[in-house]
Amino acid sequence: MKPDIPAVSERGEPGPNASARGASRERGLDRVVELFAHLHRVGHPVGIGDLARALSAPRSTLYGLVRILTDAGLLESVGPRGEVFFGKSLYFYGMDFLREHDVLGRARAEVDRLARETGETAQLCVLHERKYSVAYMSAGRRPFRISSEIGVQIPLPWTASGRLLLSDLSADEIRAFVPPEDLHPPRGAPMTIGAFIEAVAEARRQGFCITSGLVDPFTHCIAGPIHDRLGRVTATLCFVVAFDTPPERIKALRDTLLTSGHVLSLAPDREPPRSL
Amino acid sequence: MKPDIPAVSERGEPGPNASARGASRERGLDRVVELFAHLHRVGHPVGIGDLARALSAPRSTLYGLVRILTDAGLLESVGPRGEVFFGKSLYFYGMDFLREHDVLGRARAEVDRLARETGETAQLCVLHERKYSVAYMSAGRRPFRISSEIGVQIPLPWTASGRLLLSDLSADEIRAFVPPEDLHPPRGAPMTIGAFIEAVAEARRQGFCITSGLVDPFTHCIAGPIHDRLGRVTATLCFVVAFDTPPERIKALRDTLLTSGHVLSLAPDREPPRSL
DNA sequence: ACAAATTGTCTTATATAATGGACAGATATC
DNA sequence: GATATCTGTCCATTATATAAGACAATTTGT
Repeated sequence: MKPDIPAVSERGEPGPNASARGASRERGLDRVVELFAHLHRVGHPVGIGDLARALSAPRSTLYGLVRILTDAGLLESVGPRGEVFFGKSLYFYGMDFLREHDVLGRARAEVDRLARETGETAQLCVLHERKYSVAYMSAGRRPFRISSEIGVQIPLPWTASGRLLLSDLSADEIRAFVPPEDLHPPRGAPMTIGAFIEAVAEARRQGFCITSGLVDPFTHCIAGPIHDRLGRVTATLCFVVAFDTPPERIKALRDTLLTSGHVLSLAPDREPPRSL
Repeated sequence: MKPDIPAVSERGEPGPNASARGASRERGLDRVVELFAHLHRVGHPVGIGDLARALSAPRSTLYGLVRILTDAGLLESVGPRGEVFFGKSLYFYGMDFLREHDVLGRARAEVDRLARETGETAQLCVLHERKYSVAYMSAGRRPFRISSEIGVQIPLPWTASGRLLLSDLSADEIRAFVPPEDLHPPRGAPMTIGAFIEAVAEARRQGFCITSGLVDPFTHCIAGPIHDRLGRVTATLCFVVAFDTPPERIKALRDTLLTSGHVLSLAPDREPPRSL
């Protein structure tokens, strides 16, 4: 590949004069955090050399860290080239997370049911790392070329669910929360933060949100909220439907969504009072 | 506080000779690995103080590490007391693992189908950390008080699946792999390693395995293998059925399992040749 | 066939992360 | 209400993990 790559402008804070000699040392755990984030972005196994380049970390350091992580089952080594990817332990930890949040588990089942019974693509969405994130998805019957696999992250202003997920934030909080660059939709003119804040407010008033052709020009996105016991929006259910879906069908799907969301909202998140 | 869990006798190695001087310093990442393992064992949120005690780590160190991990979404803080547990990022990484191993995903769906169509409790089991581990489970219709939640780990010799999962190891490898203390079943006389090796060999010959009352005195365990393209056993499907299940029903369930396992074994684990 | 790039392992130095302890504010316990 | 036990933050010290480079064994490209 590229033999050199000047480490694109020394990410992080190199310190104004740190250039003197050796780049600053980084904590192993911080590198691991970045490593995980990178694997998640890339979405497939990565060689250690490539990892070192991508994280601008010394190879010798990465070999050590990867050894520890693979021994722990947090990473696994695949292929003859020794590429690494998320390991079995992370699967189990993810299942632990799911068990602790049983709303999520029930919502996943509901997404499957919605997709099966309506034939449309249904999703469960949550807020993660200041982005709209697909927590679960069940493909509909139509052959859709959807970009919405589980784990995909999309700027909040591009989505209907994003408006609902920010319902509980004040205008100032939204301003501080949404990265400015996220206001530019993939195609079309950028949106002002003020307009987006107003859109969030309207989504809250209505209790649902429908957008057209925002992330994909040929789809509508229909979203409804799931609340926790305190009434805050913790997740959304949504349908992604073809652009030519008739209005009354969209209304019907919306109502289906609202019903499902309401049912999911009722059940307590876990054993109510924490007995002990 | 919680006098629960006998702490499994000080796992890990404190260092072959570390006893000599004051407790040696430990790498942050190593502590995190232990932290994750501990949370998984305990299975519910744990306060930082308790964590420090359980891992015999300094509190000040843990506060630092937990801060980093929660900022990264690997842990999350719940409750007014600030207990921590696995965070959303781990859920997403777990989903990434699942996507990378689509056999697992298909096997999960199959377990659901088996449980639905037979009414029995079905499981998907894998080898993890030298233990038999429940990777997925779908409860049957009978009201079972099963201890087999997802993530539960059981000594290999206590299970039918354990015998299949070790099919590809030589006698010596098995001897080295199975912790000696795992040979003691929960009730009844301990098994010799030799007897267990023979049981593994027989499971391989038969292509399935049925055990009675091993982990639970009132159940049978019926297990069948899932192979990878090289013929190695990568996972098992199994039914957990009541002790009074008639023999012919058990045979039928076994055949169902073998068929499912065979179908799952056929499909390639991912895109075959890695096009590049 | 050679040359160029890559992988994985080692070794040394030094920047720094882990540590233990002190601390104030909260909670629980008596 | 007094006492004990918690939680969370901050500091100075020092053991050590990170970084950098050299190395042989591969793999890759021409």
